[in-house]
Amino acid sequence: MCQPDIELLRRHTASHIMSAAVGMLFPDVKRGVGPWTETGFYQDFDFGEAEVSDKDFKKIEKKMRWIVNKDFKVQKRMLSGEEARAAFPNDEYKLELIDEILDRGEELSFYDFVGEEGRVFYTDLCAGPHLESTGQVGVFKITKLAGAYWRGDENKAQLTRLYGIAFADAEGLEAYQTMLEEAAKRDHRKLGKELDLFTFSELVGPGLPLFTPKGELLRSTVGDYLKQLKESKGYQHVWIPHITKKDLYETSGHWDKYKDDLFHVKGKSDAEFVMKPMNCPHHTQIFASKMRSYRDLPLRLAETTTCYRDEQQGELLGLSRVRSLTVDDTHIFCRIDQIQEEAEGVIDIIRQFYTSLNMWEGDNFWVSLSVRDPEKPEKYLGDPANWDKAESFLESVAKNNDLPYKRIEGEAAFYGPKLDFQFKDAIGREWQLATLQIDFVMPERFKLEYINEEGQKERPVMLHIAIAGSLERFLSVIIEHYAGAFPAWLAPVQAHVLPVNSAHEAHCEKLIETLKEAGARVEYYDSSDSLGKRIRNCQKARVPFAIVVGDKEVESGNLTVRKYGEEKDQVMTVDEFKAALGRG
RNA sequence: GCCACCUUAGCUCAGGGGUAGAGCACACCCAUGGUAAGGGUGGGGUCCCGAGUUCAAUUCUCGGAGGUGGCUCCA
Repeated sequence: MCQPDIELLRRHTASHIMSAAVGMLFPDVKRGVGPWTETGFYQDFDFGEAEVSDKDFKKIEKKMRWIVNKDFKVQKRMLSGEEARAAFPNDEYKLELIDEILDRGEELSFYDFVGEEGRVFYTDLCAGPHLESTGQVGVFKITKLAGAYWRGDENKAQLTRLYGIAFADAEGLEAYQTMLEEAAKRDHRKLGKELDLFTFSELVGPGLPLFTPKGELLRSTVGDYLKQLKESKGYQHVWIPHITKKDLYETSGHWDKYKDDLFHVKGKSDAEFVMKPMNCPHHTQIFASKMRSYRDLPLRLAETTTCYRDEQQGELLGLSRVRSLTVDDTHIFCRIDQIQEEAEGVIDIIRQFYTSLNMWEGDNFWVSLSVRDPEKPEKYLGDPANWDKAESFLESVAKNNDLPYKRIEGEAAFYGPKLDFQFKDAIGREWQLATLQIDFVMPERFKLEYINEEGQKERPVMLHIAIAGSLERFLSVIIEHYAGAFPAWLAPVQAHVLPVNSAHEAHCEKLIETLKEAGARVEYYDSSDSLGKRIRNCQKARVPFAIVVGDKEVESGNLTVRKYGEEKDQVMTVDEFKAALGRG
């Protein structure tokens, strides 16, 4: 194993220092795990009866500083199982870890903080590695406190997790904090308010966003683009109602697994209805509505439509995780030997879509090739031979297209493997947007059939595809990606027209009419504010173009255009301006 | 759902057991302004909701709702 870099060691040792400091203040504390992370470190604690909140951070940090100043040597020591158990007689978490390590046939290593005359100040079970002494840790800070289940299992005890960060010097800490502040400025929830894109109402309910006129323009611009892309590849659009009898999901197999996560609807009859949480079962009924021939395949049914899921409230987050989500869904019904070609076509659309948004860049996303967990075959429905085929189809598609993919075992859906496209938000959290899933189970459940060349009935395969994923989540990611400054083709308002004074009003009106006829989204900004203030407000609202109309423009017929973020004007003809609004 | 924190004007926030504050936004008036805040006046509040303690609660306590950071979940 290669040696982790110094920053990881710093974080890891800082985590032990925090752990030791907490022990000085809370002698009865028990400890879970305490690793480094991509940006910092954490340590899980069981505080027993003691109450701990972020008000305790200062006290803990003070003790940490004391430990750093003492410059304890950090020394590794191997213990036998017996010795290790004796060292932590009352700590059920430590004992569980010790037994587990021994079961794996590995050795038990401990790291000590050693002071003067070899006195051991603190010791913990740990695989290492660490810095040589606590004095090398540098600058640190406890950042947040959260509940975290022991071993990530919600049926087990909930521990208290303290998160921290550590840097070589104060400049490192400062740079990190500046980075967070910059990210906070791009937060889609903040920009959604500032740019007047969407809102929430306590009366409507959590996780149910309301889109304003500008937000809906943004949404429908994305939706129209997707529709156009799909139709150019032979996808046909359909429409389904938003509620269904529960019988549909009993047949699909989703009822048992998800019935508690659905919104239930009661009508006059005894039949139980639910808000649809997905579209695939409905779409199977369109496939099944008439006799299908192999000549009809692949049949590609697309629809951008809203689904409703009763997500746990603690999970909701702005537009990233909502209860009403609009999926740009496609279901392709095809033969097994058509999967690969169809999948290639899907990747084409995904690539084209994200490339035109400048998001198709290696460090901005990665692809999860989500396959079965080989240890838990019982979790997956369908013929293992088909699974093998599907997984290898997806892998070869990922390879052929040079996708930055990782094979992740255990992440497959219960009905089939998938390619999930994960994109980052402003603070590096990853969100699944595009997805391509293979499904052998649903055609079986709904007994879907087509007639093959020999006149025999055969079962199709189903592909589930989403390009943007949920439009709500997609918008959250692109709002942060562009920090609200959308390219002109996407911007809800593409230009403001500013008369220098009220004498230029009539000319502005004519200009706006001409531009609107060409499909441009332009608004008039009257002269009740000073010109300087209007320019400033256009920049604040991230409007791509501000067009200033004064005597010069009235006379020449040209446009004086101030582009968003630029400090100089550009003079152009009306036709040149129209061209600047396109997708380019 | 679980753990911690937060909730004062449309927005961003200050304040504090005894008549509620600012800036921006909004309305009206003046100014007709050539490129990142022109000037004046004014309206705006169930201090998230409910209960308790108190002579008195926006402020303290408890409960609830909503939000934030995590955990769990994610068809």
